[in-house]
Amino acid sequence: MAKDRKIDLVILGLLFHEDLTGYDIKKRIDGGISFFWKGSFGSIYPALADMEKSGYVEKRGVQTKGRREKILYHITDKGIDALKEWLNVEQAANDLKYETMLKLYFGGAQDKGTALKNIRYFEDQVKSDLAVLRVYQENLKKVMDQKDHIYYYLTVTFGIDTYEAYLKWCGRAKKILGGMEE
Amino acid sequence: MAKDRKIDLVILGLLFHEDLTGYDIKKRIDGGISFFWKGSFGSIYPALADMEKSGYVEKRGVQTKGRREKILYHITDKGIDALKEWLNVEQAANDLKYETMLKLYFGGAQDKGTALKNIRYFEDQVKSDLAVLRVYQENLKKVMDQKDHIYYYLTVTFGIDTYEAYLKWCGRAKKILGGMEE
DNA sequence: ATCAGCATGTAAGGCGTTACATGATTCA
DNA sequence: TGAATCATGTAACGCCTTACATGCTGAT
Repeated sequence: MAKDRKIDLVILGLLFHEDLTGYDIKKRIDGGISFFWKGSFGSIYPALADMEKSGYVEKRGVQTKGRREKILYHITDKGIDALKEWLNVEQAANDLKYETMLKLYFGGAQDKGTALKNIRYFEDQVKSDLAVLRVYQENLKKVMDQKDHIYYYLTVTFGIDTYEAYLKWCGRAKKILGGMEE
Repeated sequence: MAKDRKIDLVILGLLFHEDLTGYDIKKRIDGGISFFWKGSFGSIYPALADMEKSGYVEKRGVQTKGRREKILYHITDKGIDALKEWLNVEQAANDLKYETMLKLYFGGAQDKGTALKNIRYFEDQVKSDLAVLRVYQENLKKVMDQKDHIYYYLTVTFGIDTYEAYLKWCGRAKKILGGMEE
């Protein structure tokens, strides 16, 4: 398996539960984990092809019911082993890129109003993302007894907690900047 | 300037205050902004060369005092314009990759203990990063009156706030997982 | 004497995005 | 009729990391 290609593990993790098409995988990523990990078709399809060649997944039920060809992928024992091995390694790369903070850090090159504008833009984004996460969390609460849902719940909670911290910071930052003489 | 190469703006932002060598730039990134943006020599030196060619920065005082050659870069008016223009665009890409959350999301493929282990590892990392940020914040408090230090202070505060939210979440997550029957 | 820090760069290669190409079906 | 969704893939290209290459100075 590609050494540093984490999309492989995302795919294996999703296939652990059920067989999926590349298209399905994209939807699962967008719907459930996109606030902490992203993936595009251009990374998913090549990864699936590579992993099939090296035996981590296999094609199943190339169904054609009226529509175009549809390829379901199934995780193999080798794939399951790789997934479990990854989970057992404590090391995890959490790589954050906040362009908003970059702009704020260099805020001195512009006036205070520009910095405030950038904070407000960030705040709006966070608010709308947070609303989505809250709906998702409510839906999960109803099915918490189902296997694995506790893990989904924990990650969503992580998102909500951090986004709420962002909003609190936005409030404080605006106050501090607002009270500062230019 | 390269369309999507944010390192260019980081460099311009740093050069706005003072002339720096590539080596200095790396140190500034590591010391002040690495918790929300990273940069390596392999990206810094080529970016400097490109930007010099296209007139965003220029070489200044190629001093050789005993040591090897040392190239100070100076931001040009064109560079300042580019920096300000970027600051004026509200849009900002905040791209987060939490491998920890990925592992937790797929936690069902392993036992509860493995998930707990991964949370604890994350917690330890956060605690040590937080300690560094707190020291940095204390140092900034002493010089808050100096120009631009308010912006540095705000970003450090952002880091501390989010890291504290992480730690709170870790506590809750451990409790929820601990109280769950396998 | 040796290691860390200062200092600049190149090379290889991987990862990922965006855009393109193609085409069927379903719903308004 | 036309847009959205389903569905798979390729191509170009860009960004970045890691490792390598080189060599001086100062401290232990």
